[in-house]
Parts: sequence; structure tokens; C-alpha cells
Amino acid sequence: MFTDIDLDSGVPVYAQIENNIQFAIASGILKPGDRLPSVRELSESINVNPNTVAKSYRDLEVRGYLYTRRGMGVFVNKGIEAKCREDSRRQIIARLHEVIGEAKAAGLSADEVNEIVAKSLRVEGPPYGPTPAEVLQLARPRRAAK
Amino acid sequence: MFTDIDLDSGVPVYAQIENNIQFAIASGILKPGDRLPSVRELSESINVNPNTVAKSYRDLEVRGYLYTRRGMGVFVNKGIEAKCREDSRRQIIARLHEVIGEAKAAGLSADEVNEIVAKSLRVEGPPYGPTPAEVLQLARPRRAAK
Amino acid sequence: MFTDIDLDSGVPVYAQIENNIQFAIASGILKPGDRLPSVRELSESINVNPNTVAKSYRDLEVRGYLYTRRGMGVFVNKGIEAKCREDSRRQIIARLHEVIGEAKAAGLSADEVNEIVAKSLRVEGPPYGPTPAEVLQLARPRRAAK
Amino acid sequence: MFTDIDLDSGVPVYAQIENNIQFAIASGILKPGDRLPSVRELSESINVNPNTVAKSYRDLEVRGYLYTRRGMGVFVNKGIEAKCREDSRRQIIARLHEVIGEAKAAGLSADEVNEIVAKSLRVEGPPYGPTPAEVLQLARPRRAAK
DNA sequence: GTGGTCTAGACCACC
DNA sequence: GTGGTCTAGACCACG
Repeated sequence: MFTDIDLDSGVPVYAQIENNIQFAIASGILKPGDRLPSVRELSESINVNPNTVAKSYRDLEVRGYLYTRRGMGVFVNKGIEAKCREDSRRQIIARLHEVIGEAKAAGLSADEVNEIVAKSLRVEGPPYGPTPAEVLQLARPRRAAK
Repeated sequence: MFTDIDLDSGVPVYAQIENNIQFAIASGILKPGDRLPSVRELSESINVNPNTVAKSYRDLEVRGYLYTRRGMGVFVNKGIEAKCREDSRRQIIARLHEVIGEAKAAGLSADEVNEIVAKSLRVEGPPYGPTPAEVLQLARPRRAAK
Repeated sequence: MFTDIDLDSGVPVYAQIENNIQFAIASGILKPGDRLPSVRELSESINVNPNTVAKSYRDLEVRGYLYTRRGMGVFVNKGIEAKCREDSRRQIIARLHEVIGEAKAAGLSADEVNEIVAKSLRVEGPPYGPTPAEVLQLARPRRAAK
Repeated sequence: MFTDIDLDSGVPVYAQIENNIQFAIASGILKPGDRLPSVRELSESINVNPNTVAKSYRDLEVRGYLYTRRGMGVFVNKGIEAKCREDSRRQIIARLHEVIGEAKAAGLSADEVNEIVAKSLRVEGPPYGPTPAEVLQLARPRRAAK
């Protein structure tokens, strides 16, 4: 995972990391009890400051996905898989409703919206974005220009 | 007037103002050549910092919707109506594609997506706030003295 | 407030700041809607790094006490006073139970505990710790040796 | 044996171990001259990092409870029983005063405090975990072969 | 080795 | 001016 951190995407890096982890849990790549890469480890492998990674871990701990054992590392919480999937779903459904609301406000007809949606659903093959395989290979270090 | 500026929505205030104006142009409430309310006027009427309104006007000028005549005010550009509608459409379509991409990535099936979309289309009125008509009252050009 | 930040107390500085604010809200010194001192302002007045203050503010936002308006500042949430008092109470009651549990485990008798408690309740005058007046004078700047 | 080490309690593991031993000495389960389990033995039996156990022993040695004989092991100091009980008492009394001070600062009345204390004293057994007897099984000195 | 706290200072978006 | 993000690097507690 974490092969797709984009420093220039506008999305905060810590949020991208959180999304990656959330996705990994939701799809079973990270299982309850699994230990996450250490802050330093991950920060080096994705070329990001340790504080940034730590912030992601802390956020996810607050949100109930992870827990920390001082001196031992950060772990995936038990019984969180379903909640995690639910959260993803809810977030996306909310955004969908929002965008469609805007579409209507902008004067697009239901037919137009349906057509766009249908087209969007047809495009792109893999049902899950990056394949689990890709996701799994832990952070090929990429040492961009310093 | 501009009753739908929400300071706590997370959406930047200047962007909300821009959207209102863009929509007003697209739907003919603001016509080419119309003068917009002055920065001070608008900022007072919607209780927003003048700098914020000024930024919105500047942005829209850069994007080709408005032009400024020093000492006279800010006006709606000619021949911009169609472009304006097009821009709205394109933006929204892009966002739709994006969200649906994410939905697929999160594991939602095409059927689920279609169902959500259908439900959202069925709902009456915009999901967050006043009707477009209300929204645009403010945008009505005013040739008030000064 | 914030006259009593102790850098060497072992209690994290950000937690001390949070406690101060929580106390100020609970006791009505900070009222719903009030704006807090800006991060930079407060960080200078108590000689602490802005990041530390920012962390306190963010924590309290997550906990529901504060909300942020970008570019405007950080404010006390509405309808939080009671919750705030409740939280304080609950925390302290929990700690009391804990300590008394330990006292019993260490072999202190109920009588002994009661005596200690009675003594502790008798000591010290002001019912509220620092007087509201003290608390209010916003952070006399103290520039300790650098 | 040492069934009450809770890795997730927030209380440092080394402190939990120290408390267990201190309590064992105070209550006569460990007598002056008794040999403690070796670091490795204890660390295995309670599933804790040997460094952590070693730190506990070191701390208790500094505090005068234990002494080390190179090659022989770690032993309970003579004439330490009373001191040990005293220390426990003093620590707990200090904490009680502290918490009650906070309770007053938070606005709890003396009556409320007394009520909470009474309730807490009424409860059977320690509030968090096994009975003292259980706790100390492990602490039973073992003269196992080296 | 692990994470947690704090500092210093840069850059950005927003108002 | 406001807060938010990120970096760099120090020091500490814990295992």
C-alpha cells in the first residue's frame, strides 16, 4: 500500500495515508490485530515526514480504527472491519447525493445524469481500483529528488 | 439574498459566492452587461469580509465571466452565457465521474450506485438549502445610487 | 487564563492548555460563541510553540468544545457548557474511584480513607481553585530565559 | 500469576510490575531475603519484554526495596516491610489529596465528594481486575533451579 | 526499537 | 490577520 501518495494533489498527505489504511482494512488487506509499519518505517518508504505519518495514525486511532501500544507499535483494532466498510460507503453515498444535488441545481435533467452515471460505470476495468496485489507490496521506497 | 452562504460548510466562502454568480449568469438572472453589486454593498448584505467578495469578483474576471471598469463597477461579460452553462456542466460531470470512480473503488456495485443515484434524483429541491430562486435574489443587479 | 502552564510538570503542555479551556468553559468564563485567542497570540503570551497551541485547539474541536472558521479564528461551541461540566465531573469521579480502589488494595481501612478525605476537604479556601478573576487576566506574558 | 498486567491500561507495564512487587512485600507475601524470579523467568511468565522486567527490578533497587547479588539473583531487602507499607500509604494519600483538590476545583461540593467516596468504599473488591491474592501468586518467591 | 511531545520555521488557503 | 499542512530535528518514556 501507499504506492499512490501524491504530494501535489491538493489532498493533504496525512488524509491520503488515512484513506489508504482505511481501504486496506475495509478490503481485508490489513486484518484486526495486524501491526502497521512503524511511523519511521512508513515515513521513509513514502518519503514523508514522520510527524505526518504519526498524525495519520493518531487520527485513525481517534476514529477507532487503530490502537497504540507504547514501545510496541500501532495495531488494527478488532471488530472494525465492518464499521470501516460502512464508513467508506456512507462517505461516498453522501458525496454522490451532494454532486447530484448540484447537477440538478445546474439544470441537468435526470436523463442526462443517468447517462453520465451509466457511462462512468462502464469505463475502467478493475472493480476495486488498484488490485490487492499492487496494494500489498508495502511501499516500494521511491526516493524522489530530495 | 444570498441566503445560502454557509460559513461553516467547509466550502470556502469565496467559492460559494462564485457559484451563486455563475449560476445566476447561466440561468439568465444576470444578463450580459448587467452591473454586479459593489464589493462593499454585497459584502455588507451577506455579512462577509469585503476581501472575500473582491476575491470572488477577481476570480470570475480571470475566468472570463466578468470585467471591471475602474470607477464604474464590475459587469457581466457578453456572450458568456453559453460558456457559463458549459463550464457548470463540465465541472459537475467531472465530479460525478470522480465520485463514481471512488464508489467503485470502495466496492459498491453498479446496481447500488444506480439505486443511490435514482433516489437522489427523486428528492425534491436542492439537498442543502434554499431554492435556486431564493439564491439568486441577491444576484439581481441593482443600479442603486452611488 | 493560562497563567498556570508548567512546562516541567510532566503533564503535556497541550493537555494543560486543554484543561484550562475546558475549565474556562465549564465555569462560564468562556461563553458559547466567544472567540479564543488566536493560536499565535496565545502561543506568544504563554511562551509555547504555536503548533502546541494548535494541537490543543484541534483536540478540543474533535471533542466537540470548539469549532474553527478558517481565517476567522476558533470559537466556543454552543450548548456545550453542560456537557463540559459533565465531562469534568465524570473524569474526576472516575479518578476518585480509582484512587480509592488502590487505597483499599493497599490495605487502608474505610475509616482511614474517610479521615483523609475529610481532612483534604477542609484544607484550602477558594472553592474553585484559581479565582475567576485570576483566571480571566489573559496570560500575563512571561518571558522566561530563552 | 501476574494475571493483572494490562498492556492497554495506559499504566506503564514496568510500573504495574513494581506495584505488584511492592504490594507483595507490604503484605508479607514476599519476605526479606526472598529471591525474586529471574528477569527471564518473570518476563516469560507474564509475557513481557525482559528489558521491562529488568527496569522494574532496577527501579525497586534504587528505591531500596531490592538488592542484587551478581550471579545469584535479586532479593528482597531486610527491614523494608514497614517502609514499604508506609510508601504505599503516602503515595495513595498524596494522590487522594490531589484528586480531591481537583474535585473542588471542578466545583464538586464536599457532600458530593463524600457520597462518591462512600459509594466507592462500599464496592466489593478492587475495581480493576483480580483479587490481591491472585495478583500475588506470581510474586511467591521460587527457588527454582537456576 | 517503538510512539509522544515540543520546537522552529516554511508555505498555503482563507477572510 | 486567521488556522492548516508539512518539514526537520531534538528529547523523552516505554519495551
